[in-house]
Amino acid sequence: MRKRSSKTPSQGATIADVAKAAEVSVPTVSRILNNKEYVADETRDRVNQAIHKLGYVPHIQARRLRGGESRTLALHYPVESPHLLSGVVETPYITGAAAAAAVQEYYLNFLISQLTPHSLLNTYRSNQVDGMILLQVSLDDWRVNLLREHDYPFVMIGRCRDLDNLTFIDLDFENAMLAAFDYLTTLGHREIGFLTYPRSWRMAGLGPAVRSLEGYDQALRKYGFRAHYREIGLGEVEEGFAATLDLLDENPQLTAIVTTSHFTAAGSIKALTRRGYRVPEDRSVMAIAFGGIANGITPSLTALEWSPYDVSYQATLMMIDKLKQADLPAQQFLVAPELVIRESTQATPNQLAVSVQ
Amino acid sequence: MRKRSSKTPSQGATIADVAKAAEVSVPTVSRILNNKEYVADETRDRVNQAIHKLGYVPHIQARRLRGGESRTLALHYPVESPHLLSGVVETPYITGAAAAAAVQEYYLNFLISQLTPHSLLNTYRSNQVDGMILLQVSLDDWRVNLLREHDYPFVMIGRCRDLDNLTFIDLDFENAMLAAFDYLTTLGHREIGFLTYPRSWRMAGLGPAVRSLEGYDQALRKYGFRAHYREIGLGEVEEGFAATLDLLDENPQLTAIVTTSHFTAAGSIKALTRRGYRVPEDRSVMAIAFGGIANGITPSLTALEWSPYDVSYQATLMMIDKLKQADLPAQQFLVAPELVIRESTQATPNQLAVSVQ
DNA sequence: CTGAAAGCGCTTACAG
DNA sequence: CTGAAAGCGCTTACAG
Repeated sequence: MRKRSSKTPSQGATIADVAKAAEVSVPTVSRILNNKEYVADETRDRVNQAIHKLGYVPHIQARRLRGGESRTLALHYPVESPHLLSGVVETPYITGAAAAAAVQEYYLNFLISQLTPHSLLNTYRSNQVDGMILLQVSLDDWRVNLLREHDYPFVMIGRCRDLDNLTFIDLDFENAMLAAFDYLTTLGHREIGFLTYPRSWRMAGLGPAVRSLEGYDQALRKYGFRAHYREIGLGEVEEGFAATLDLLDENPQLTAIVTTSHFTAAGSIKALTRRGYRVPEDRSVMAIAFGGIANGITPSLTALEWSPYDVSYQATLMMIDKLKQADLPAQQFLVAPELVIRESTQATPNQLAVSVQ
Repeated sequence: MRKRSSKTPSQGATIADVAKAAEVSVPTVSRILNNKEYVADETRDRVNQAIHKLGYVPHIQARRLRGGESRTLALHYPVESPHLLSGVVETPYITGAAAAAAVQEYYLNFLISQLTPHSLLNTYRSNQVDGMILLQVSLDDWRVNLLREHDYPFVMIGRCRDLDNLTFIDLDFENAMLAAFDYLTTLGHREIGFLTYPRSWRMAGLGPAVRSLEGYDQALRKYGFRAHYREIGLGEVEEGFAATLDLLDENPQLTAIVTTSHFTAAGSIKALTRRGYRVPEDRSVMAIAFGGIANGITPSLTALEWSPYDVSYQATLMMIDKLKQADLPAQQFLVAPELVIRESTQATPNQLAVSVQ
């Protein structure tokens, strides 16, 4: 009998206990556990009975140690303090990745400590994770450079500049900007304001910040419209409010505002209301963002949306595929958003006049 | 030289490699790694140099296997499908727990697979987790009963009926209901409607559903008001909208609506607006809930709020404390909410008249 | 202060 | 078809 601490009385039988009870050797039990070939049916039955009787469950840590893999993935979003993550990472990002990992019998860690190059490498070296899913990737991301150099497995939600042989899934922001303009133009809008990611994000080379503005430029050129935009903080209703007032001062003719966050859009609606406009009768507002509180806003928000759950789920499967098959060629996906028309957009009052011109 | 697969070229030195390089035995390296006593300074230096030179990092799985603990915690919310979690578990719940775990050098798993009694026990038996943090606890929760019976460590965010020797942290809903009434009464409101959790949740014995209604009753009695409430679906703006119209039909005198979710509150605002009332000038709306999209709603929502991040952080520390010290007496905390006054509440227009009566 | 030995629970060749 | 042996990387008594 092995000694058991009284702390965990229900804790359990080992493979050796099962082997003894079934009167076979340990490797035989192991084979049955892992569905290996060449086991006599009679032996299998006996062992299974013993397993059942003892309530035996394989020890995960031991299995992993032997297998040389942690079967653990990490999701990483670079941020100063864990507290800030709440405002910026939506639950579906996490649940999507966790769900995909669970299906493949992997674990998912939400990497929350401040990461240095040293600690990033140690995460792999200590066998804490087999691979990582990187969020908030910048064009020249140190994590990407480091992991690539050391040949540690990772995938990106987002993308950097040099994508050679790198696996990623990213939101197609240029496409989204064009889709927003196509839609608003159809409704008769000609003067369209844009609230986008902070300038600091663009300077840092963060994909959405860079590409949303590029997409805006392309859309303006396609339709021959003038630019009216502000780069502002994310997540803050107040900033959307202030920037919209500012935009309206610059060009009172604006009939539509496009934002890159639901919160900012809520601020735009407030600002327009403050100025005496009704949304959507007088002015339209829409967002390009992950689905979120669109329905919680009054009026509910028309948006070009991506499903963070799906994107994250997909990224996680891509990571696991790569781990299972090291020579898999890089997978690269760009996801188009879906236009969900709710209450905050409407044809301009003077659409007829405009389209007749 | 051990054989290395080319898949992970940077992967690493083991404790044996360090021992050889420093010309000491493996246990000596281990002692230094774990800051054990009795090591010659000269030896320590030599070993540390070797560690540094080889870039050695201890193998986490091996350490855990030896230590007999997984140093992993799980957060569990019972739900049919992982996809549904997104609507119901807010990010700070997860980040709070993950942050607390990280500080204590534990891992946090977000348990996302459908859990049966068998698989719940196996989670412990397989050494996948040392302890669990249970969310959405019902008065007679099978998870609690099972884990208690088998003496596996867990803590609750929420609480069941029999709390003897159980550790939990819970939201003080009764307190919150009274606080809401105290506040609204001060503003002159006398006819207060209430939208609360679904009847099915109450029938299932879920704490907030049961206790919010009890709190409502207490508050009504305290002030001698009449009951006007509906038990409706969570998270759906539409349901809040419909239920509020319904409540207004029942009692057009209602001057305030209290809800248990921001989304429902958004629906209430829509409904009141639809009926021609201005919020907050004519009618007030407030929520009792985790902080969330309060600022995204127009007008921004007055609320009695809890911080899910803090609650989850605290619960996780409580779990780890218990793990580190098995004989620790049960810790039990009830958290009072904070009243955050935003734009959606205001004194009734006829407050003077009413208070003069 | 340091090392040889045993063992955590498992799986993978290797024999038979 | 099955078992004896070795080993994954580490730590903990036990000697010295």
